[in-house]
Amino acid sequence: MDEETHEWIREYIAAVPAGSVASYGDIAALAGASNPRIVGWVLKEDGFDLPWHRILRADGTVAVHKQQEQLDRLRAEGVLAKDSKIDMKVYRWDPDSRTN
DNA sequence: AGACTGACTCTAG
DNA sequence: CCTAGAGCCAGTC
Repeated sequence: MDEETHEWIREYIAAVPAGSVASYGDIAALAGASNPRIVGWVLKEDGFDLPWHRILRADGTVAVHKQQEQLDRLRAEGVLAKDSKIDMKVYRWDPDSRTN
């Protein structure tokens, strides 16, 4: 695993604003990760400092053990989950909209 | 090196 | 809508 890619993944995840969400595939593509799984791996490694709760699967579902808690966090940020699922088409983070 | 697992994604039934 | 299978890459044993 390249440290550069590793950092990029963390940067992009950290760049996701509250009220928006992103999928593993999105982060992987943006960070240049070989596969979405790499993003999940990075989150597991250094996700403690990152808003990993804003990272969902492509379907908008949360695959973690504490999904209920994550959905609650997202709800607090303005992301309303529909039956443990998120409207990706609505809340999906648009990288082009990021105003660094 | 070989085999298993996983915070993923896609396609098919 | 839900389940099953395959592809993918990195980590661990």
